[in-house]
Amino acid sequence: MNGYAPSEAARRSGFSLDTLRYYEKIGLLADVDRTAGGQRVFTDDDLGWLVLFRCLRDTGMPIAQMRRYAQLAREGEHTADERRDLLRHHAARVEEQMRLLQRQYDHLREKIRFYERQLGPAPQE
Amino acid sequence: MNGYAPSEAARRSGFSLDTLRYYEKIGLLADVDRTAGGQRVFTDDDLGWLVLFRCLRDTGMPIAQMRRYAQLAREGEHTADERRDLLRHHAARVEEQMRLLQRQYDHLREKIRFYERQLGPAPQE
DNA sequence: CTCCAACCTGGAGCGCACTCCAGGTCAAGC
DNA sequence: GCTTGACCTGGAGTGCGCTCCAGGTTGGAG
Repeated sequence: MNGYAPSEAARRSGFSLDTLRYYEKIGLLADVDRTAGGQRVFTDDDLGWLVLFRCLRDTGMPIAQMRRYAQLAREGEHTADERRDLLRHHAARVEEQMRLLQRQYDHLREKIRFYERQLGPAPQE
Repeated sequence: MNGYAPSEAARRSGFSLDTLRYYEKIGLLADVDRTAGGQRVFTDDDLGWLVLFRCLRDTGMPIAQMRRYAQLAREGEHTADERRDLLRHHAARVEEQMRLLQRQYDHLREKIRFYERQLGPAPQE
């Protein structure tokens, strides 16, 4: 079970065709296999990478950093420590992001309560 | 305790001077008071709005929507329902965002665990 | 063999949210 | 009164992450 057409890879990864091509163009996704005629054939491995990119992207990692991670992985096993540290560092930022989001969400709910109690449009009007 | 110089408003709100001017220019922040010479004087009320904008921005609300909210507030009390609904709707999107972030964070931690157990670079290579 | 939907390329364009700039004005301290 | 740093304006520029386009090629179905 290996070898997906571009549209299938897009469907499975949730990225658009243009985004898949873009990711390959900028060297985020390693060079994708091609048919004799030059059309892309995505492997399960490619799909695995896309799942990771989605995770990193959704948690706010800039593309430049994802590319760095991908390039380290291509360099081989000796970069494992650096990759782990990169992910740990990112995870710490995500934690901070989650705390901020929770804080601002609480603030938002507080504001909604003012409306629900019909106390008018709340302090800062 | 009212009337802040631009730099003071920037410091208190955490927005840059340029951003404060930008927010006023696009009609997000209502017209700010001026000295006779034309320099801005921010009120506590302006600061209150800025706190709200920071909350909404940090939770991912697009500027266009913040502007809509601000304009409704300026129209008066009869828009309170619409404002409340706008905030509720936004809160629901924030909840979704928090769930996604948590899910991807868990995924990320899982990946980090692979590195920590020295099992190599994990499934998706 | 023909058709046509899916695919290819390089490069331009877009939407967002600022950010910076030039060239000038204001106002507080000496 | 002079200096100087903070401030003003309109408008151009930036960075990110795509997204779209024109013009051409491929390849599976019928």
